[in-house]
Amino acid sequence: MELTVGDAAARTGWSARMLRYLEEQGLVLPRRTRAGYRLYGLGELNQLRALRRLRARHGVELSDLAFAARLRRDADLRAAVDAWLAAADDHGSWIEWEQRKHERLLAA
Amino acid sequence: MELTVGDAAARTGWSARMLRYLEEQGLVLPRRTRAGYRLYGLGELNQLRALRRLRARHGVELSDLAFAARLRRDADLRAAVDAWLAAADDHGSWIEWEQRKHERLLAA
DNA sequence: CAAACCTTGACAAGCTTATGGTAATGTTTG
DNA sequence: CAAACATTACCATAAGCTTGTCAAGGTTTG
Repeated sequence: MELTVGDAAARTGWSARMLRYLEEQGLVLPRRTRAGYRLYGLGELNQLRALRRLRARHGVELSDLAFAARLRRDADLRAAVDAWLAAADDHGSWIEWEQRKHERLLAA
Repeated sequence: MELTVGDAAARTGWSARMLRYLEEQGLVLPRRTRAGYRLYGLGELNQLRALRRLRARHGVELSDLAFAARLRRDADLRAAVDAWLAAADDHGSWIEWEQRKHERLLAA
């Protein structure tokens, strides 16, 4: 039950082109047959469907997810980012800023 | 010891334009004088300098940081992203993929 | 009051992301 | 073997991000 790129595309709502792109971005990595054909198993199919939901429901961009992945592997980076955010939290009250952002959106 | 936007820019290596942009993105939020002038204190100045280091040393984009901030506040989103990444980790061996990416870069 | 700041809002250039297409070529299968 | 797939490598485009600049107007201060 391993699908080739076209079939995997058909069953997940992505295009074959995008499946190749997602691999290039390191987000969904199918194994390959000896001849080089991509093979998508159950795990990958679920990843692909979940990815669409993430985008649709939470407005997460592919680059965002790629960055989150990077954060998870690179402890050094994670520490730096966390430190920055902690300092920012400490400081600015983005709560009211968020309020204003909301108002800006309503005005549009 | 609170600086107006031009001075803060001069001392942090950003342009005044970018300081306004960073505020718009919710990354560095100065307080305001009654007349609406931005005021940057020590905390903000440090944030600004740290932000430049993050970009220079780790190649972090502003949008990446904005997303990380979003992750930190929105527990729902964080759970969704974490779940996705965990499944992905479980699965694909991005280690060798990372290897290939590296090779691609060397070839350029 | 005039110079030198600041404000917001808009337009624009250059770069990146996300996506589609095409071409040349290799693989699988009826 | 021929049809229907797949591969990589490009080129193209639309949308978004980053940054600069300009205009019309408000504020501060010598």
